[in-house]
Amino acid sequence: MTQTARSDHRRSLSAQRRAQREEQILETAMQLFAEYGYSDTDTQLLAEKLQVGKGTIYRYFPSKRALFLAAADRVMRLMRQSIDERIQGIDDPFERISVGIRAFLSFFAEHPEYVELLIQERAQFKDRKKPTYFVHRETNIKRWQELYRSLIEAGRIRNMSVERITDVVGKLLYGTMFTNYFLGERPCVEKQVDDILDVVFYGILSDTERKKGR
Amino acid sequence: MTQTARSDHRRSLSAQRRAQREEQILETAMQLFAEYGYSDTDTQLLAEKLQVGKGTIYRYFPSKRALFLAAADRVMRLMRQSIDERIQGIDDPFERISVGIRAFLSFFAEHPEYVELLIQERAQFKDRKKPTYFVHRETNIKRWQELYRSLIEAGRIRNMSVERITDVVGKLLYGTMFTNYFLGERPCVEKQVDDILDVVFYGILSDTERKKGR
DNA sequence: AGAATGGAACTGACTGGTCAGTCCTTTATC
DNA sequence: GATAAAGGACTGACCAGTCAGTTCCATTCT
Repeated sequence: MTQTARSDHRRSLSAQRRAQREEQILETAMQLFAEYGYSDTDTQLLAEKLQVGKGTIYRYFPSKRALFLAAADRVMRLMRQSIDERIQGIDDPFERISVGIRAFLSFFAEHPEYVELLIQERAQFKDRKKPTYFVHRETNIKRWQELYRSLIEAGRIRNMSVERITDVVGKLLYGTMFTNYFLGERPCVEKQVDDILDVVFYGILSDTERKKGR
Repeated sequence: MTQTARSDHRRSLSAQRRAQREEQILETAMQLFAEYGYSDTDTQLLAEKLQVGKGTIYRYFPSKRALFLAAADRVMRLMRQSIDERIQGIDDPFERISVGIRAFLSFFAEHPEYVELLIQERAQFKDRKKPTYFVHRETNIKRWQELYRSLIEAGRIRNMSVERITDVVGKLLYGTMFTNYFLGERPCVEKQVDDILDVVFYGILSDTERKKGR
């Protein structure tokens, strides 16, 4: 009994320590993968940055590949978390949407290295069925669709398929994230959110043309 | 004189032949790069596919890197060309825009391997100042801005910055191209164009909400 | 016409360097 | 002192790029 308890204690201590170390490795690995790209990242260099033997890394992750994929998953977890924090407690659906969009864009604007990781993932692991981003997207998108549906029911958005909306908005955000990263300038997120909401909410047609078309 | 003429003839013949061969190499290289990714593409395999010695490839391109970048440039040339053909002779600006969007999306939907190449480029050559896609984008976007400007002057689009429009539409198209490719199903381009035009032209707000907001 | 020539195009075995992953030794922990 | 963790030298696979040798072909010579 005492024996078991003690060994449990010991195990849990080392498990905690292990988790901590794992997180350290993931964080540093992510930086290196983002900086040098997957294949140009030498595990030797990673070991040196961590001030650890190369063998140690392989005690935590079975292969370079597994290490990378774990880092990519971590990014998406962090994203979800960051957005959740920002929209928590906001009730007005419009407000919720615009804060959500802002949170998404800021997250990646503040962490360009995460975008790089997503690109690296797609470039190196084409065989995987679906990129991490889209695996997470599927779960997340449902929440947004409910939001839009409630706005339609309230008569604040015109009656149209919510899939159509989330599809277009999702693609727009995805494109914006990449464009921002590729063009390299720190974007003004506020302005971008304004642009997006202005176009998507109001459309670009003039009033006269709008009447003609319907 | 005869000498020069004859040697000119020879030179132009061989130049033609050279160009032809170059094109062959680029086409096959593009397929392999798209299938295996940049670093997993062995130049040896490329040589075998071309039924050519490995050294020959290096007579046409100084390095694997240069070969790849030439292939990426080719993709963007082909894109521009394909869109130009489709919008040629169309006068109505709205029609021109919607056909242009359709042409863009079909081009990449029909050639998913081109999308893969653009991803590979970004993943492997992070040091290059700007990805090929954006280099070409800058030239192309001007034409679209003029189109939108004329529509504003004609009172068919509401008075707003044309940069704002092309920015949003450009990002939306970019995101759509990648999403289509990553999700892997052949998209129904017609439906996508409808979705995009519907949202971007009319906006998603209901009439009552629209009045409120202004 | 047919042979000879020279140089361009092509070839593919080889080299040198790189790096993921292993494994035996050393160090820490209890 | 026994066990677990960490270290880092080592190995073997891999592959871009090279280069010495070969083939091809347009032109010139006989």
